[in-house]
Amino acid sequence: MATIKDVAEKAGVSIGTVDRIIHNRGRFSQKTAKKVKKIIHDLDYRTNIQARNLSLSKQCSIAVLIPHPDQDSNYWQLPYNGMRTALEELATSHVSADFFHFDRHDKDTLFQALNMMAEKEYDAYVAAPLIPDEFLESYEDIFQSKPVVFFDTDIENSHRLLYIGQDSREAGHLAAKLINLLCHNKKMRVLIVTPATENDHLTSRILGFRERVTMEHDIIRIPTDNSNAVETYAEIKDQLKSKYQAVYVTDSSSHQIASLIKERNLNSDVALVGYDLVEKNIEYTKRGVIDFILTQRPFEQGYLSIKSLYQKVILGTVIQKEHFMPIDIITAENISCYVESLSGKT
Amino acid sequence: MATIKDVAEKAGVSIGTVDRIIHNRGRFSQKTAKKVKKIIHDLDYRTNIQARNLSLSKQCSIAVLIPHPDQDSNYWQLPYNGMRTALEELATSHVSADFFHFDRHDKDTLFQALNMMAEKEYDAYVAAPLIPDEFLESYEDIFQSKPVVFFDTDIENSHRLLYIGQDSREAGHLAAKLINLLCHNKKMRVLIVTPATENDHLTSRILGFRERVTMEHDIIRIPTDNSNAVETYAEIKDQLKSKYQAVYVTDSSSHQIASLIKERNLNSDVALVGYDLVEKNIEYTKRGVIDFILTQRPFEQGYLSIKSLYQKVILGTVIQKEHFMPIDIITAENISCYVESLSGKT
DNA sequence: AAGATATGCGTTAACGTTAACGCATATCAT
DNA sequence: ATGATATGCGTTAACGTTAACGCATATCTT
Repeated sequence: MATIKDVAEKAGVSIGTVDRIIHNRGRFSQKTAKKVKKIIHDLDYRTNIQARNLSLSKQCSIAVLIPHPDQDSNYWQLPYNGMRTALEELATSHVSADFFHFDRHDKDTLFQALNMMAEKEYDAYVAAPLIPDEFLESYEDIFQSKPVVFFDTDIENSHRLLYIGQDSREAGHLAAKLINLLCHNKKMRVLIVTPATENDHLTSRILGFRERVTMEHDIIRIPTDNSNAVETYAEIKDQLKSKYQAVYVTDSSSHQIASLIKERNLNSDVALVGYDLVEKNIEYTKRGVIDFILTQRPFEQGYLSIKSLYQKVILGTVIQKEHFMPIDIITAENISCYVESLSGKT
Repeated sequence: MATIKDVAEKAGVSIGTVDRIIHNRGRFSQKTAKKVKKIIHDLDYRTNIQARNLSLSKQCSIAVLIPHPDQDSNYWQLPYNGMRTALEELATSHVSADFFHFDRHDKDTLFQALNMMAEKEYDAYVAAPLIPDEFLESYEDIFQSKPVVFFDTDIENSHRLLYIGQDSREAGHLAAKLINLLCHNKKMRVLIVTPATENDHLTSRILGFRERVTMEHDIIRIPTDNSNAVETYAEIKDQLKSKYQAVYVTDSSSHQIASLIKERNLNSDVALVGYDLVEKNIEYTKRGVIDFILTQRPFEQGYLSIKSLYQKVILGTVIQKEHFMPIDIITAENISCYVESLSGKT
């Protein structure tokens, strides 16, 4: 691989001139520029990123704003692990991050987190803007013109650098397809179990599901304020098998339904499709109580959030505006490899 | 992030001494070693890989031995693309590769490729050892003690550095599960379509499938020497729908069956499950003619093959001996994101 | 006791890139 | 004509790490 020195020698100029031409920093004649550019092309010269980083020694401090890792059945642990892995890899490239957590059902905790975050200025931001309106209030003030990556949830017209996420409607379609397949006998109904607190993803997952499901369905909303979730589950338990042949859970809590099915010994009779490969869901999927788990690679979402900011801020790469993760279908027969690769990357 | 200079200053020694202690190159006293190691730990010093690479400027020339990219319905294009992407990323890290291709159904072409490869000595090797016995003949001579990555197919007891691949039996189990689900009416039979030329993967995929499938099944072998494949397909076409409710294709050629189904207008009546997201399969999957495609991330297999050798040879990382890829389930509802990410990587 | 070897350590060029700096000419304004 | 600015280019320190080299002492040979 040719170096800048090779180019300079072949062009009969100094590396300074070549550098100025490459970065268009002025102070060169069009004549030499043309000559140098031709040689760059001929030698297939590409700048050595390692040397570039070393020389620039750019910093990138990142503030990360996400829910507490243990919320949603420890779902947030997964992107968190992805971010930590990326930060580990990039530690010597001067990428570092501070984490700020909030309770996704409590707006006050979001404001607190935002205030704490505002105390210091960061070079870039990663956020899961689960409470969009409250986010937007502080958006201009805190995030300013710094690069911002949203993951999990997007905010339109927010001048964010990148959104990393999922196509929730497709995920709903897919769940419907699987439920349809699982229920050969379509006389009974399917129950949609979803958190009482609405959000875009859940709405889209339900919408997509309804568009494709061939069975009649009911919907039940689980209280998220810890009030009487227990009674709601008890209610579901009563109606399992007698009324419902299938259950579709729109968030990561399908293990709750799985445990009800287990209690009733209804294993193979009730079809169960849910989301997210959190620990509690893994066991039930291995045993076939949960028939299918859909995931959108949360580990990779976290990993990519950090890595993208590195590319933007340190390397100066132009990056795409959106990155949709594939929807993986996980079931007893293929879960092992997904679980193995859950913690590590590359 | 602390540098070696920081460590040296804090320990009151020179960076040379610190370096010798870190790499255990002798010429230091146990006393200073202890002090320096403590400081390294306290400061959480980690060596800057970029600077390390720059300084070492190690080379890694790789020889890659794989079938022609257009074999198996262009399947081999996929890992090939993964390798090219990795090589692109690592070009300035002094990683380069030469490619040697062979016809997977013609042993002579393998010997030719091996001979060409032997003309030059490489720092490392990547191979898809699809014809294991012939591979082993040349193994000792050519590969010697250099690091070797096998992907797609493994050879036991071969002192390879790493195997990147798939669990074919699980892939068979999974296919059986999907076929079972697709065929509510289990009165008819399922047809297993497989190439006449045996190999480990195909055998395992069939074995796994048979272990789990609940329907009666027949097997038909497609000639691979281009002799009378056309007649064999014609035979299948005659029996579609009248005799078979489902078809399981063990390699990447399910588009062949899909086109037969299309010709007969049997879309939704015949269940079709196959492997590999090659171009011809994509269109039929989008249209729902192919119900499910299973893949084992061939792009990533190629990408990781090169990247692993880089880690081993250039970075000196200790790497694992085996890497099994997840088996992805792809269907009309989730294919779009998989196709998008097919060509590019991070 | 004189030379040989071993031990412990510091210094430095090199890897490839960047960007500040300096030095000539050339062109401008007044 | 004289100073001011612009143009075109070369030189160089710095980024962090590595490994060769050199220089003292110390310990061993015979």
